[in-house]
Amino acid sequence: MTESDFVRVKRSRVHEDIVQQMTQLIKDGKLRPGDKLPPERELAETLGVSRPTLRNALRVLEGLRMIESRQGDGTYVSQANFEQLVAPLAAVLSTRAFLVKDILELRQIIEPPIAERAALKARPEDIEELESILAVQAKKAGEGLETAEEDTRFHYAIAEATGNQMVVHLIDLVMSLLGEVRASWLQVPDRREVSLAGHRAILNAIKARDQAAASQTMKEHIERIGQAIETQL
Amino acid sequence: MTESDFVRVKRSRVHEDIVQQMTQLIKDGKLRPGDKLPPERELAETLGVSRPTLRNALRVLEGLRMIESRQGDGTYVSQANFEQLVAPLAAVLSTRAFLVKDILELRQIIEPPIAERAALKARPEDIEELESILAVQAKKAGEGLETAEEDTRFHYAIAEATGNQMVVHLIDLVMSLLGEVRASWLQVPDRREVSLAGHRAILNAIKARDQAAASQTMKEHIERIGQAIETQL
DNA sequence: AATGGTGTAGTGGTTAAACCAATTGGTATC
DNA sequence: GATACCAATTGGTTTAACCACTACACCATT
Repeated sequence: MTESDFVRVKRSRVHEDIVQQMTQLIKDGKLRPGDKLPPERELAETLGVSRPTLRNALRVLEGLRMIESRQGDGTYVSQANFEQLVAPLAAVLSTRAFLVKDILELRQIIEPPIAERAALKARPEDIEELESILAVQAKKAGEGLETAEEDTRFHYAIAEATGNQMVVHLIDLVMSLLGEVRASWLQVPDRREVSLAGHRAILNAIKARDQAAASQTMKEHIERIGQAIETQL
Repeated sequence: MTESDFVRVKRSRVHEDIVQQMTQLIKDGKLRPGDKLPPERELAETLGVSRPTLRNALRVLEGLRMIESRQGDGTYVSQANFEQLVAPLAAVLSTRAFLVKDILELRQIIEPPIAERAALKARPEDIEELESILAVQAKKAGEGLETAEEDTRFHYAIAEATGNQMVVHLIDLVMSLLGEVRASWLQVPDRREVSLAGHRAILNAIKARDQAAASQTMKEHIERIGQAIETQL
Protein backbone atom coordinates (compact mmCIF):
# COMPACT_ATOMS: atom_id res chain seq x y z
CA MET A 1 0.00 0.00 0.00
CA THR A 2 1.28 3.45 -0.96
CA GLU A 3 0.35 6.99 -0.05
CA SER A 4 -1.52 7.36 -3.30
CA ASP A 5 -4.02 4.76 -2.12
CA PHE A 6 -5.44 7.38 0.20
CA VAL A 7 -7.94 9.85 -1.13
CA ARG A 8 -8.68 13.24 0.33
CA VAL A 9 -11.91 13.14 2.32
CA LYS A 10 -14.56 15.41 0.93
CA ARG A 11 -16.73 17.08 3.57
CA SER A 12 -20.29 17.59 2.61
CA ARG A 13 -22.20 20.68 3.51
CA VAL A 14 -25.85 20.37 4.38
CA HIS A 15 -27.03 22.92 1.85
CA GLU A 16 -25.04 21.25 -0.92
CA ASP A 17 -26.65 17.92 -0.11
CA ILE A 18 -30.01 19.59 -0.51
CA VAL A 19 -28.99 20.99 -3.91
CA GLN A 20 -27.93 17.50 -4.96
CA GLN A 21 -31.20 16.03 -3.83
CA MET A 22 -33.29 18.61 -5.62
CA THR A 23 -31.25 18.30 -8.79
CA GLN A 24 -31.71 14.55 -8.77
CA LEU A 25 -35.47 14.85 -8.23
CA ILE A 26 -35.68 17.18 -11.22
CA LYS A 27 -33.44 14.94 -13.28
CA ASP A 28 -35.56 11.89 -12.44
CA GLY A 29 -38.66 13.76 -13.56
CA LYS A 30 -40.18 13.63 -10.07
CA LEU A 31 -40.15 17.40 -10.12
CA ARG A 32 -41.05 19.04 -13.39
CA PRO A 33 -40.84 22.57 -14.75
CA GLY A 34 -43.77 24.48 -13.33
CA ASP A 35 -44.17 22.28 -10.25
CA LYS A 36 -44.56 24.11 -6.96
CA LEU A 37 -42.31 23.12 -4.09
CA PRO A 38 -43.62 22.87 -0.53
CA PRO A 39 -43.40 26.10 1.48
CA GLU A 40 -39.95 26.79 2.90
CA ARG A 41 -40.99 26.24 6.52
CA GLU A 42 -42.57 22.93 5.65
CA LEU A 43 -39.76 21.75 3.42
CA ALA A 44 -37.14 22.70 6.02
CA GLU A 45 -38.99 20.59 8.55
CA THR A 46 -39.34 17.68 6.15
CA LEU A 47 -35.63 17.81 5.41
CA GLY A 48 -34.77 18.21 9.08
CA VAL A 49 -32.75 21.39 8.56
CA SER A 50 -33.15 25.03 9.52
CA ARG A 51 -34.92 27.36 7.18
CA PRO A 52 -31.84 29.56 6.53
CA THR A 53 -29.90 26.46 5.54
CA LEU A 54 -32.64 25.49 3.12
CA ARG A 55 -32.66 29.04 1.81
CA ASN A 56 -28.92 28.79 1.11
CA ALA A 57 -29.62 25.74 -1.03
CA LEU A 58 -32.51 27.46 -2.76
CA ARG A 59 -30.28 30.44 -3.61
CA VAL A 60 -27.83 28.13 -5.33
CA LEU A 61 -30.62 26.54 -7.34
CA GLU A 62 -32.13 29.92 -8.13
CA GLY A 63 -28.76 31.29 -9.23
CA LEU A 64 -28.64 28.42 -11.69
CA ARG A 65 -32.17 29.22 -12.82
CA MET A 66 -33.37 25.79 -11.81
CA ILE A 67 -36.02 27.21 -9.50
CA GLU A 68 -37.83 30.46 -9.10
CA SER A 69 -39.01 31.92 -5.78
CA ARG A 70 -41.91 34.32 -5.65
CA GLN A 71 -42.50 36.17 -2.39
CA GLY A 72 -46.02 35.63 -1.09
CA ASP A 73 -46.63 32.86 -3.58
CA GLY A 74 -44.11 30.06 -3.42
CA THR A 75 -41.15 28.40 -5.01
CA TYR A 76 -41.42 26.72 -8.38
CA VAL A 77 -39.31 24.49 -10.54
CA SER A 78 -38.20 26.80 -13.29
CA GLN A 79 -39.57 26.76 -16.81
CA ALA A 80 -36.56 28.69 -18.03
CA ASN A 81 -35.67 28.14 -21.67
CA PHE A 82 -32.16 27.40 -22.88
CA GLU A 83 -31.30 31.05 -23.25
CA GLN A 84 -32.28 31.77 -19.67
CA LEU A 85 -30.37 28.74 -18.46
CA VAL A 86 -27.26 29.90 -20.27
CA ALA A 87 -27.51 33.50 -19.08
CA PRO A 88 -25.76 32.95 -15.74
CA LEU A 89 -22.85 31.27 -17.51
CA ALA A 90 -22.65 34.09 -20.01
CA ALA A 91 -22.55 36.56 -17.14
CA VAL A 92 -19.80 34.59 -15.44
CA LEU A 93 -17.80 34.26 -18.61
CA SER A 94 -18.08 37.98 -19.19
CA THR A 95 -15.99 38.46 -16.05
CA ARG A 96 -13.19 36.50 -17.62
CA ALA A 97 -10.88 37.63 -20.34
CA PHE A 98 -10.81 34.95 -22.98
CA LEU A 99 -8.54 34.98 -25.93
CA VAL A 100 -10.35 37.09 -28.50
CA LYS A 101 -8.11 35.45 -31.07
CA ASP A 102 -9.48 32.01 -30.22
CA ILE A 103 -13.07 33.19 -30.34
CA LEU A 104 -12.57 34.81 -33.70
CA GLU A 105 -10.95 31.68 -35.03
CA LEU A 106 -13.83 29.64 -33.67
CA ARG A 107 -16.15 31.85 -35.70
CA GLN A 108 -14.02 31.27 -38.77
CA ILE A 109 -14.38 27.56 -38.24
CA ILE A 110 -18.08 27.26 -37.48
CA GLU A 111 -19.87 30.09 -39.24
CA PRO A 112 -19.06 29.12 -42.84
CA PRO A 113 -20.60 25.63 -42.46
CA ILE A 114 -23.53 27.18 -40.62
CA ALA A 115 -24.12 29.53 -43.56
CA GLU A 116 -23.79 26.52 -45.85
CA ARG A 117 -26.47 24.66 -43.92
CA ALA A 118 -28.68 27.77 -43.98
CA ALA A 119 -28.40 27.89 -47.77
CA LEU A 120 -29.67 24.31 -47.79
CA LYS A 121 -32.47 24.71 -45.31
CA ALA A 122 -33.72 28.29 -45.28
CA ARG A 123 -37.47 28.71 -45.72
CA PRO A 124 -38.96 31.72 -47.53
CA GLU A 125 -39.76 33.44 -44.24
CA ASP A 126 -36.13 33.01 -43.14
CA ILE A 127 -34.97 34.78 -46.29
CA GLU A 128 -37.51 37.51 -45.71
CA GLU A 129 -36.24 37.98 -42.19
CA LEU A 130 -32.66 38.29 -43.40
CA GLU A 131 -33.71 40.79 -46.06
CA SER A 132 -35.67 42.79 -43.53
CA ILE A 133 -32.71 43.00 -41.15
CA LEU A 134 -30.42 44.03 -44.00
CA ALA A 135 -32.82 46.77 -44.99
CA VAL A 136 -32.87 48.18 -41.47
CA GLN A 137 -29.11 47.90 -41.26
CA ALA A 138 -28.69 49.74 -44.57
CA LYS A 139 -31.09 52.48 -43.49
CA LYS A 140 -29.35 53.00 -40.17
CA ALA A 141 -25.88 52.90 -41.72
CA GLY A 142 -27.05 55.47 -44.26
CA GLU A 143 -28.18 57.73 -41.44
CA GLY A 144 -24.92 57.34 -39.57
CA LEU A 145 -26.55 55.35 -36.80
CA GLU A 146 -25.08 52.47 -34.89
CA THR A 147 -25.77 49.01 -36.36
CA ALA A 148 -24.45 46.52 -33.83
CA GLU A 149 -27.93 45.22 -33.14
CA GLU A 150 -28.63 44.44 -36.79
CA ASP A 151 -25.25 42.82 -37.15
CA THR A 152 -26.08 40.48 -34.29
CA ARG A 153 -29.57 39.82 -35.57
CA PHE A 154 -28.27 38.95 -39.03
CA HIS A 155 -25.96 36.24 -37.75
CA TYR A 156 -28.63 35.04 -35.40
CA ALA A 157 -31.13 34.86 -38.26
CA ILE A 158 -28.72 32.75 -40.30
CA ALA A 159 -28.50 30.34 -37.41
CA GLU A 160 -32.29 30.33 -37.22
CA ALA A 161 -32.41 29.53 -40.93
CA THR A 162 -30.63 26.23 -40.23
CA GLY A 163 -33.74 25.23 -38.27
CA ASN A 164 -31.48 23.87 -35.56
CA GLN A 165 -31.99 25.29 -32.08
CA MET A 166 -28.60 24.17 -30.79
CA VAL A 167 -26.93 26.12 -33.58
CA VAL A 168 -28.92 29.18 -32.58
CA HIS A 169 -27.90 28.83 -28.93
CA LEU A 170 -24.29 28.32 -29.94
CA ILE A 171 -24.19 31.50 -32.01
CA ASP A 172 -25.88 33.29 -29.15
CA LEU A 173 -23.19 32.16 -26.73
CA VAL A 174 -20.33 33.00 -29.09
CA MET A 175 -21.69 36.48 -29.75
CA SER A 176 -22.06 37.18 -26.06
CA LEU A 177 -18.49 36.05 -25.48
CA LEU A 178 -17.30 38.61 -28.00
CA GLY A 179 -19.54 41.13 -26.28
CA GLU A 180 -18.36 44.65 -26.60
CA VAL A 181 -15.44 44.07 -28.94
CA ARG A 182 -17.67 43.79 -32.00
CA ALA A 183 -19.85 46.65 -30.90
CA SER A 184 -16.94 49.05 -30.62
CA TRP A 185 -15.63 47.91 -34.00
CA LEU A 186 -18.92 48.78 -35.60
CA GLN A 187 -18.85 52.25 -34.10
CA VAL A 188 -16.52 53.40 -36.84
CA PRO A 189 -18.73 54.53 -39.73
CA ASP A 190 -16.91 53.16 -42.77
CA ARG A 191 -16.82 49.74 -41.17
CA ARG A 192 -20.57 49.64 -41.25
CA GLU A 193 -20.40 49.61 -45.05
CA VAL A 194 -17.99 46.70 -44.90
CA SER A 195 -20.35 44.79 -42.63
CA LEU A 196 -23.29 45.64 -44.86
CA ALA A 197 -21.50 44.56 -48.04
CA GLY A 198 -20.49 41.29 -46.41
CA HIS A 199 -24.00 40.60 -45.27
CA ARG A 200 -25.37 41.33 -48.75
CA ALA A 201 -23.05 38.84 -50.36
CA ILE A 202 -23.94 36.19 -47.81
CA LEU A 203 -27.65 36.76 -48.23
CA ASN A 204 -27.41 36.58 -52.02
CA ALA A 205 -25.65 33.23 -51.77
CA ILE A 206 -28.28 31.89 -49.36
CA LYS A 207 -31.09 33.14 -51.57
CA ALA A 208 -29.48 31.39 -54.52
CA ARG A 209 -29.27 28.19 -52.47
CA ASP A 210 -25.59 28.17 -53.33
CA GLN A 211 -24.03 26.33 -50.42
CA ALA A 212 -20.44 26.76 -51.53
CA ALA A 213 -20.89 30.49 -52.11
CA ALA A 214 -22.63 30.90 -48.76
CA SER A 215 -19.70 29.22 -47.04
CA GLN A 216 -17.16 31.25 -49.00
CA THR A 217 -18.80 34.66 -48.53
CA MET A 218 -19.23 34.00 -44.80
CA LYS A 219 -15.63 32.91 -44.57
CA GLU A 220 -14.41 36.10 -46.21
CA HIS A 221 -16.72 38.23 -44.08
CA ILE A 222 -15.57 36.73 -40.77
CA GLU A 223 -11.93 36.94 -41.80
CA ARG A 224 -12.27 40.56 -42.79
CA ILE A 225 -13.87 41.47 -39.51
CA GLY A 226 -11.53 39.27 -37.50
CA GLN A 227 -8.45 40.91 -38.95
CA ALA A 228 -9.77 44.35 -38.25
CA ILE A 229 -10.63 43.49 -34.66
CA GLU A 230 -7.23 41.99 -34.04
CA THR A 231 -5.61 45.08 -35.48
CA GLN A 232 -7.67 47.15 -33.09
CA LEU A 233 -6.52 45.25 -30.02
CA MET B 1 -49.21 59.40 -23.05
CA THR B 2 -50.54 55.86 -23.30
CA GLU B 3 -50.60 52.86 -21.01
CA SER B 4 -47.69 51.36 -22.85
CA ASP B 5 -45.54 54.24 -21.63
CA PHE B 6 -45.55 52.61 -18.23
CA VAL B 7 -43.16 49.82 -17.53
CA ARG B 8 -43.61 47.15 -14.92
CA VAL B 9 -41.55 47.98 -11.86
CA LYS B 10 -38.96 45.39 -11.09
CA ARG B 11 -38.46 44.85 -7.39
CA SER B 12 -34.94 44.25 -6.41
CA ARG B 13 -33.94 41.87 -3.71
CA VAL B 14 -31.07 42.82 -1.46
CA HIS B 15 -29.11 39.66 -2.03
CA GLU B 16 -29.43 40.03 -5.79
CA ASP B 17 -28.07 43.55 -5.60
CA ILE B 18 -25.08 42.17 -3.77
CA VAL B 19 -24.52 39.57 -6.47
CA GLN B 20 -24.65 42.32 -9.08
CA GLN B 21 -22.15 44.40 -7.18
CA MET B 22 -19.72 41.55 -6.72
CA THR B 23 -20.02 40.52 -10.36
CA GLN B 24 -19.28 44.05 -11.45
CA LEU B 25 -16.24 44.30 -9.18
CA ILE B 26 -14.88 41.08 -10.67
CA LYS B 27 -15.69 42.22 -14.18
CA ASP B 28 -13.93 45.55 -13.59
CA GLY B 29 -10.85 43.71 -12.38
CA LYS B 30 -11.11 45.24 -8.92
CA LEU B 31 -11.48 41.70 -7.61
CA ARG B 32 -9.31 39.11 -9.26
CA PRO B 33 -9.21 35.30 -9.18
CA GLY B 34 -7.46 34.29 -5.99
CA ASP B 35 -8.32 37.49 -4.10
CA LYS B 36 -9.66 37.00 -0.59
CA LEU B 37 -12.89 38.76 0.32
CA PRO B 38 -13.35 40.39 3.73
CA PRO B 39 -14.80 38.09 6.42
CA GLU B 40 -18.57 37.66 6.23
CA ARG B 41 -19.28 39.58 9.44
CA GLU B 42 -17.16 42.48 8.28
CA LEU B 43 -18.48 42.51 4.75
CA ALA B 44 -22.10 42.33 5.96
CA GLU B 45 -21.45 45.38 8.11
CA THR B 46 -19.74 47.23 5.28
CA LEU B 47 -22.68 46.50 2.98
CA GLY B 48 -25.18 47.38 5.69
CA VAL B 49 -27.02 44.07 5.49
CA SER B 50 -27.45 41.07 7.75
CA ARG B 51 -25.04 38.20 7.53
CA PRO B 52 -27.66 35.65 6.40
CA THR B 53 -28.60 37.98 3.56
CA LEU B 54 -24.97 38.25 2.52
CA ARG B 55 -24.69 34.49 2.75
CA ASN B 56 -27.63 34.14 0.39
CA ALA B 57 -25.73 36.25 -2.13
CA LEU B 58 -22.56 34.30 -1.58
CA ARG B 59 -24.41 31.04 -2.24
CA VAL B 60 -25.56 32.34 -5.59
CA LEU B 61 -22.03 33.34 -6.49
CA GLU B 62 -20.65 30.07 -5.22
CA GLY B 63 -23.21 28.08 -7.19
CA LEU B 64 -21.93 29.87 -10.26
CA ARG B 65 -18.37 29.04 -9.29
CA MET B 66 -17.47 32.71 -9.12
CA ILE B 67 -16.33 32.45 -5.52
CA GLU B 68 -15.22 29.74 -3.17
CA SER B 69 -15.86 29.65 0.58
CA ARG B 70 -13.58 27.73 2.87
CA GLN B 71 -14.73 27.22 6.44
CA GLY B 72 -12.20 28.48 8.94
CA ASP B 73 -10.24 30.27 6.24
CA GLY B 74 -12.29 32.70 4.21
CA THR B 75 -13.99 33.42 0.94
CA TYR B 76 -12.03 33.80 -2.26
CA VAL B 77 -12.68 34.91 -5.80
CA SER B 78 -12.62 31.69 -7.72
CA GLN B 79 -9.78 30.56 -9.93
CA ALA B 80 -12.02 28.05 -11.63
CA ASN B 81 -11.07 27.16 -15.19
CA PHE B 82 -13.52 27.13 -18.06
CA GLU B 83 -14.47 23.51 -17.47
CA GLN B 84 -15.33 24.20 -13.86
CA LEU B 85 -17.30 27.29 -14.83
CA VAL B 86 -19.30 25.29 -17.34
CA ALA B 87 -19.96 22.40 -14.96
CA PRO B 88 -23.01 23.91 -13.25
CA LEU B 89 -24.61 24.58 -16.62
CA ALA B 90 -23.86 21.07 -17.76
CA ALA B 91 -25.52 19.77 -14.60
CA VAL B 92 -28.56 21.95 -15.18
CA LEU B 93 -28.81 20.95 -18.81
CA SER B 94 -28.64 17.31 -17.84
CA THR B 95 -32.00 17.80 -16.11
CA ARG B 96 -33.51 18.85 -19.41
CA ALA B 97 -34.25 16.77 -22.43
CA PHE B 98 -32.90 18.58 -25.45
CA LEU B 99 -33.37 17.54 -29.00
CA VAL B 100 -30.75 14.90 -29.60
CA LYS B 101 -31.40 15.43 -33.30
CA ASP B 102 -30.30 19.06 -33.11
CA ILE B 103 -27.18 18.22 -31.17
CA LEU B 104 -26.20 15.54 -33.62
CA GLU B 105 -26.78 17.92 -36.49
CA LEU B 106 -24.68 20.52 -34.75
CA ARG B 107 -21.87 17.97 -34.62
CA GLN B 108 -22.30 17.32 -38.34
CA ILE B 109 -21.93 21.03 -38.96
CA ILE B 110 -18.97 21.85 -36.75
CA GLU B 111 -16.82 18.76 -36.41
CA PRO B 112 -15.79 18.41 -40.09
CA PRO B 113 -14.30 21.96 -40.22
CA ILE B 114 -12.70 21.36 -36.85
CA ALA B 115 -11.02 18.23 -38.22
CA GLU B 116 -10.01 20.27 -41.25
CA ARG B 117 -8.36 22.89 -39.04
CA ALA B 118 -6.65 20.13 -37.07
CA ALA B 119 -5.16 18.74 -40.30
CA LEU B 120 -3.75 22.22 -40.90
CA LYS B 121 -2.43 22.88 -37.44
CA ALA B 122 -1.64 19.62 -35.66
CA ARG B 123 1.84 19.39 -34.18
CA PRO B 124 3.74 16.11 -33.98
CA GLU B 125 2.81 15.65 -30.35
CA ASP B 126 -0.87 16.11 -31.23
CA ILE B 127 -0.60 13.31 -33.77
CA GLU B 128 1.15 11.13 -31.24
CA GLU B 129 -1.61 11.74 -28.76
CA LEU B 130 -4.25 10.76 -31.29
CA GLU B 131 -2.32 7.62 -32.17
CA SER B 132 -1.91 6.73 -28.54
CA ILE B 133 -5.64 7.08 -27.86
CA LEU B 134 -6.44 4.98 -30.90
CA ALA B 135 -4.08 2.27 -29.73
CA VAL B 136 -5.75 2.11 -26.33
CA GLN B 137 -9.17 2.13 -27.98
CA ALA B 138 -8.15 -0.72 -30.31
CA LYS B 139 -6.77 -2.74 -27.42
CA LYS B 140 -9.87 -2.32 -25.30
CA ALA B 141 -12.20 -3.02 -28.20
CA GLY B 142 -10.21 -6.15 -28.92
CA GLU B 143 -10.68 -7.27 -25.34
CA GLY B 144 -14.40 -6.58 -25.41
CA LEU B 145 -14.06 -3.66 -23.04
CA GLU B 146 -16.00 -0.45 -23.07
CA THR B 147 -14.45 2.39 -25.09
CA ALA B 148 -16.59 5.46 -24.44
CA GLU B 149 -13.71 7.19 -22.70
CA GLU B 150 -11.36 6.78 -25.64
CA ASP B 151 -14.06 7.92 -28.03
CA THR B 152 -14.44 11.13 -26.05
CA ARG B 153 -10.71 11.62 -25.74
CA PHE B 154 -10.21 11.20 -29.47
CA HIS B 155 -12.61 13.99 -30.37
CA TYR B 156 -11.23 16.11 -27.61
CA ALA B 157 -7.69 15.55 -28.88
CA ILE B 158 -8.71 16.66 -32.37
CA ALA B 159 -10.03 19.87 -30.87
CA GLU B 160 -6.77 20.24 -28.98
CA ALA B 161 -4.87 19.79 -32.25
CA THR B 162 -6.49 22.98 -33.58
CA GLY B 163 -4.57 24.83 -30.88
CA ASN B 164 -7.71 26.81 -30.11
CA GLN B 165 -8.98 26.65 -26.55
CA MET B 166 -12.49 27.82 -27.40
CA VAL B 167 -12.83 24.94 -29.83
CA VAL B 168 -11.79 22.57 -27.07
CA HIS B 169 -14.35 24.00 -24.68
CA LEU B 170 -17.04 23.84 -27.32
CA ILE B 171 -16.43 20.16 -28.00
CA ASP B 172 -16.40 19.58 -24.26
CA LEU B 173 -19.81 21.21 -23.92
CA VAL B 174 -21.31 19.38 -26.89
CA MET B 175 -20.07 16.01 -25.63
CA SER B 176 -21.50 16.61 -22.20
CA LEU B 177 -24.84 17.56 -23.75
CA LEU B 178 -24.93 14.21 -25.50
CA GLY B 179 -23.93 12.60 -22.22
CA GLU B 180 -25.15 9.10 -21.87
CA VAL B 181 -26.61 8.63 -25.32
CA ARG B 182 -23.20 8.08 -26.91
CA ALA B 183 -22.03 5.91 -24.06
CA SER B 184 -24.92 3.51 -24.40
CA TRP B 185 -24.42 3.38 -28.17
CA LEU B 186 -20.85 2.30 -27.68
CA GLN B 187 -21.88 -0.48 -25.34
CA VAL B 188 -22.80 -2.63 -28.30
CA PRO B 189 -19.61 -4.48 -29.30
CA ASP B 190 -19.69 -4.33 -33.09
CA ARG B 191 -20.23 -0.60 -32.94
CA ARG B 192 -16.86 -0.22 -31.31
CA GLU B 193 -15.29 -1.46 -34.53
CA VAL B 194 -17.26 1.14 -36.47
CA SER B 195 -16.04 3.86 -34.16
CA LEU B 196 -12.49 2.57 -34.38
CA ALA B 197 -12.52 2.40 -38.17
CA GLY B 198 -13.90 5.94 -38.37
CA HIS B 199 -11.25 7.26 -36.04
CA ARG B 200 -8.52 5.55 -38.04
CA ALA B 201 -9.62 7.15 -41.27
CA ILE B 202 -9.78 10.57 -39.64
CA LEU B 203 -6.36 10.18 -38.10
CA ASN B 204 -4.83 9.10 -41.39
CA ALA B 205 -6.22 12.18 -43.09
CA ILE B 206 -4.88 14.45 -40.36
CA LYS B 207 -1.48 12.78 -40.48
CA ALA B 208 -1.41 13.30 -44.22
CA ARG B 209 -2.30 16.96 -43.66
CA ASP B 210 -5.14 16.38 -46.07
CA GLN B 211 -7.73 18.96 -44.97
CA ALA B 212 -10.41 17.89 -47.39
CA ALA B 213 -10.04 14.23 -46.45
CA ALA B 214 -10.08 15.11 -42.75
CA SER B 215 -13.32 17.00 -43.23
CA GLN B 216 -14.83 14.24 -45.33
CA THR B 217 -13.89 11.34 -43.07
CA MET B 218 -15.13 13.21 -40.01
CA LYS B 219 -18.38 14.00 -41.83
CA GLU B 220 -18.94 10.35 -42.69
CA HIS B 221 -18.03 9.26 -39.17
CA ILE B 222 -20.44 11.66 -37.47
CA GLU B 223 -23.23 10.81 -39.91
CA ARG B 224 -22.78 7.10 -39.38
CA ILE B 225 -22.93 7.48 -35.61
CA GLY B 226 -25.74 10.00 -35.76
CA GLN B 227 -27.93 7.76 -37.84
CA ALA B 228 -27.36 4.84 -35.52
CA ILE B 229 -28.16 6.90 -32.44
CA GLU B 230 -31.36 8.24 -33.97
CA THR B 231 -32.39 4.73 -34.89
CA GLN B 232 -31.83 3.72 -31.30
CA LEU B 233 -34.09 6.42 -29.89
C1' DA C 1 15.65 19.39 12.97
C1' DA C 2 11.48 16.89 12.56
C1' DT C 3 7.28 15.34 14.45
C1' DG C 4 3.31 15.35 17.42
C1' DG C 5 0.17 17.59 20.67
C1' DT C 6 -2.46 21.45 22.52
C1' DG C 7 -4.65 25.86 22.74
C1' DT C 8 -6.48 30.07 20.82
C1' DA C 9 -8.45 33.18 17.57
C1' DG C 10 -10.86 33.77 13.60
C1' DT C 11 -13.82 32.30 9.99
C1' DG C 12 -17.56 29.93 7.78
C1' DG C 13 -21.91 26.76 8.71
C1' DT C 14 -26.15 25.95 11.02
C1' DT C 15 -30.00 26.82 14.14
C1' DA C 16 -33.75 29.51 16.34
C1' DA C 17 -36.77 33.29 16.67
C1' DA C 18 -38.79 37.48 15.33
C1' DC C 19 -40.37 40.72 12.20
C1' DC C 20 -41.20 42.73 7.50
C1' DA C 21 -42.99 42.61 2.67
C1' DA C 22 -45.62 40.65 -1.04
C1' DT C 23 -49.17 37.69 -2.96
C1' DT C 24 -53.33 35.15 -2.98
C1' DG C 25 -57.91 34.02 -1.88
C1' DG C 26 -62.13 34.98 0.41
C1' DT C 27 -65.71 38.11 1.81
C1' DA C 28 -68.39 42.33 1.86
C1' DT C 29 -70.25 46.17 -0.50
C1' DC C 30 -72.02 48.70 -4.32
C1' DG D 1 -70.03 41.68 -11.99
C1' DA D 2 -66.65 44.90 -10.31
C1' DT D 3 -64.19 46.84 -6.59
C1' DA D 4 -62.35 47.25 -2.01
C1' DC D 5 -60.79 45.28 2.11
C1' DC D 6 -58.85 41.87 5.15
C1' DA D 7 -56.66 37.68 6.75
C1' DA D 8 -53.71 33.95 5.84
C1' DT D 9 -49.81 32.33 3.76
C1' DT D 10 -45.46 32.65 1.83
C1' DG D 11 -40.93 34.44 0.89
C1' DG D 12 -37.25 38.16 2.49
C1' DT D 13 -34.50 40.13 6.03
C1' DT D 14 -32.68 40.81 10.66
C1' DT D 15 -30.73 39.55 15.24
C1' DA D 16 -28.48 36.42 18.16
C1' DA D 17 -26.41 32.25 19.54
C1' DC D 18 -23.91 28.23 18.92
C1' DC D 19 -21.28 24.69 16.21
C1' DA D 20 -17.48 23.11 13.16
C1' DC D 21 -13.34 23.85 10.92
C1' DT D 22 -8.90 26.05 9.78
C1' DA D 23 -4.73 28.48 10.52
C1' DC D 24 -1.33 29.64 13.46
C1' DA D 25 1.50 29.75 17.50
C1' DC D 26 3.74 27.44 21.03
C1' DC D 27 5.59 23.57 23.54
C1' DA D 28 7.28 18.79 24.30
C1' DT D 29 9.44 14.71 22.66
C1' DT D 30 12.48 12.06 19.82
